[in-house]
Amino acid sequence: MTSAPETNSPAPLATQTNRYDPASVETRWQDIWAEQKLFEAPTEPAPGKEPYYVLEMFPYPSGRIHIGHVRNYAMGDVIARYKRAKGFEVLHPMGWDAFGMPAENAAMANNTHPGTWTYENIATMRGQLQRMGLSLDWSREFATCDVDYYGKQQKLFLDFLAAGLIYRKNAKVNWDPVDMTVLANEQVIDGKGWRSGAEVEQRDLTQWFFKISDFAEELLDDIDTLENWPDKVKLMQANWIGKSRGLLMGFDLTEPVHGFEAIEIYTTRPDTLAGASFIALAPEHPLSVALAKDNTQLAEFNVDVRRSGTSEEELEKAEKRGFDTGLRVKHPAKDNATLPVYVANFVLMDYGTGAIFACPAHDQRDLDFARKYDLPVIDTFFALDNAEPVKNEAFVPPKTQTVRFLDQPAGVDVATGQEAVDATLDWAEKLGLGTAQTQFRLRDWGLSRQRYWGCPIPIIHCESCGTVPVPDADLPVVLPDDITFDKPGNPLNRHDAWRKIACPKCGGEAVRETDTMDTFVDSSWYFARFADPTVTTPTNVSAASTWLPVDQYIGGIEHAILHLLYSRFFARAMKVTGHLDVKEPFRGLFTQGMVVHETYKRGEREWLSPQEVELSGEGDARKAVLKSTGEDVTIGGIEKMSKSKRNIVDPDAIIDRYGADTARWFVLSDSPPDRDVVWTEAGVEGAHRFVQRFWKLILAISTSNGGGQGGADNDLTRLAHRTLDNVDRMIPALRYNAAVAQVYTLVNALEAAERKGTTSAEALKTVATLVVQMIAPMMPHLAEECWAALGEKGLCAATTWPTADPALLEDDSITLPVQINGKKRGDITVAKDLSKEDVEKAALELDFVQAAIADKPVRRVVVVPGRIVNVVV
RNA sequence: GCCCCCUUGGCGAAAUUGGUAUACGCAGCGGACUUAAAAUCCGUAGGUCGAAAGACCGUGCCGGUUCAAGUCCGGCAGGGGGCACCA
Repeated sequence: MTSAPETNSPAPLATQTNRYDPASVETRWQDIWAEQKLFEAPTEPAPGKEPYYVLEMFPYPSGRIHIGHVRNYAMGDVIARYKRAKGFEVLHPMGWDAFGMPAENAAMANNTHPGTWTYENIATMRGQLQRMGLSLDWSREFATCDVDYYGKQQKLFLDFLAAGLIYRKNAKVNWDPVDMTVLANEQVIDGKGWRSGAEVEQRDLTQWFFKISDFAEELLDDIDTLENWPDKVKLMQANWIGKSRGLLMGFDLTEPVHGFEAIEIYTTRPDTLAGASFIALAPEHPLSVALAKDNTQLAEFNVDVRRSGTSEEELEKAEKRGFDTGLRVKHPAKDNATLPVYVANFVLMDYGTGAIFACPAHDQRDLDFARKYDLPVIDTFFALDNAEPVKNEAFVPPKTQTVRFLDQPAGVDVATGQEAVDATLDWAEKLGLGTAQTQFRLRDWGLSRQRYWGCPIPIIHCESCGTVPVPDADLPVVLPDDITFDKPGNPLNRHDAWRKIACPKCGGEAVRETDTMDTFVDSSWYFARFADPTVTTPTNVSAASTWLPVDQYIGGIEHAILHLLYSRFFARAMKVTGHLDVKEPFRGLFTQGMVVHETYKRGEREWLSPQEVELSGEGDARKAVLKSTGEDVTIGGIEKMSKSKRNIVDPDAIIDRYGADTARWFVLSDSPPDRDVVWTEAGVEGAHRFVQRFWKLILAISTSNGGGQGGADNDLTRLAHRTLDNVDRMIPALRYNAAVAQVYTLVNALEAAERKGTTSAEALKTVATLVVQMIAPMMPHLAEECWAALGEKGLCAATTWPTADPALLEDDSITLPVQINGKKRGDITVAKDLSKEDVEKAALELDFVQAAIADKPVRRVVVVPGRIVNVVV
């Protein structure tokens, strides 16, 4: 993509040329909007004005804006401009999610400081966003790596800590011994660190955790209140929280060992208790650990299990492995029966109690294990007439069959599934076998990261006082600038001048916590800070309660779980600590699709950029050749734009060539906003053609001084108001592609009317003004220029949204389709308020209806007023 | 494995939520303008048959409900997404 501008002629003002020149027009209006501070919201809305908060997920300053950002921010901007025109006090801020690993990687690669790199990127990207003409309140801009922001975050940390919402515990982490750092699961590839390639170890580290699990029930229940969220996201959150009901029960050991008299297990399938054949413990289970102390083989087994990875693929392949402890427990419901106790690699310590009873007949994992270690498979308890003996596939009873619980007498048969579980839970409780318990899949959120470029955790470790919070007065704990990345690991660990500090409690020698916070923390409350980003406390509670919850939040589906769940948790935690008083941060959520592009390949490996390829043909006959040599090129899949596949389009180049409005119009047309949009050069050119065509039309209308040769045009005016009515409903529903189609139809009609010359200049101008207002949220610069050309006063961006005249929305007469036996055979035009009977009568008199009836009896005539007539013969 | 979503022309899609299927755009084709091309404009466009009028078929496939189904119900196929040794 070259970035040569289409024309070098200097800023011609509207009336001088037929050609619309975005390059000059767009910056001119941007300057005027900025001068008038049109998009800056007051701290609190003016009296009588309703607040409306539009927010797009803030970007990570990776270097340059990509086309996905353009789509995201264009969508938000349409809503912001529309709501402003509707009379709302709109808050539409922008900031930067600026901490994170890429800055450290860049620092290592380029021998620079992560901060320098980050702020340079921010400057570049701010400039790019400003070229788009977004109606953003730049006065509220901040980056999460600003001391002012993360210092406030440290205050939140301390208040959460004081409120018992943060605690410290040991946790298993992926440790890269070469880079001397912790890796996220996604950074471990085939058991090796993604950067260093070193074998990753499982290590125990003491880390800080948010007690998000305290809110599990609430976070789950309140999903129901999120009416303006996509069902898909709500479902994903619910599954992530993962509530299940089950039975907590003890299996008594035949002989006590290491102080254990029983093993407590958790099961969601108490109905399979009778099929229990062994007990399995997690390797980290306290009893496993205790036993391993005097059993080297078990100790080795435990270590070995820990070494194996936890990635999906590895788990898939991993064999079920176990270690027989030699211990036995009594079956609680069967006299004299005992079960062996194993330590098994497939049992997780952090779900339930870290111990299970296994029922091989009805659980595939248990069955695999039982076959391997030759344990009994007891499959008689579903007592189904047609049940075949379990071989190598566990039998999971279908939903409708009845099952029997244990050896209880008749009368306790129940259906399987949740009903069976609930019934057997009751039964088990009555028998005193255990207690019903609710479990959540959701785990506490570990926030410690062993990295430099993040918000320092405001804690001091003192040998005599333990962990001591940094006193409020000493906040912020500022990241030191004089650091180096010449050695692996967190540079804070070797920065003694920063690290060593007197204990705030006893004054003795102490050290700072060198871990920083997960960057998800930064993005969990920024939306609240935007309400008043200069306040000296983390939030201005009053301003935040005015603006929050965010009325419309827009971002990628990839944040459907973590970011949104963490933010929901933070809102609650901030409420507990008095920093906010809403529970749900986002009233409306919209997840937009990606911008994707076809890929092209020469040979097996060489990706080609779209600019190097020439396309021809259609359907199966589509063909691509390399422009330079004419050789055939493989057309690959349509994929997310990525550097590696070279299918990237640079927004700057598009704006240089076509202007911001064209780019905005294109990403808003065609594809529904929640679906992926395929970027095509032809599509962009089409959008640009419309810009030029529209401008030409407005010029023609604005310069015509006629009025003599034409009259009012009722059809055109009616269409304009119908379109306005539709657009007015489509924009708030974010159905931009549908709104765009509406506008096209109206513009086509307006153009036809202008050419025909039978409509008065005044009528044309009135309709043109309406169209300009309708396109203004999407193409604000063009709208502004047209607004001026049409002689309208003030700024289009500051104008009130027009209202459709209800009288013009309906015609006096309507045309109804007429069906014979459900197939359309013609239509009929009748007065709007003609009675059902009269419509039926008129329809039956139609020639084609008569012909269809012939001599057959009319069995039924269905008349749906205003909709359809169906004659059944 | 469990949970969820999607499937409409050559392509992106629309269909007022059960009431005229394919609006609008892209690509195509025919034409006008031009020495020519680009740009622009006009026309055409689901499939089959037909000179035409028109007829029949048609929203992934099979079946059902209904006067009427892209839309609702049951089954199947294909594509996509989420979760996952969660007991």
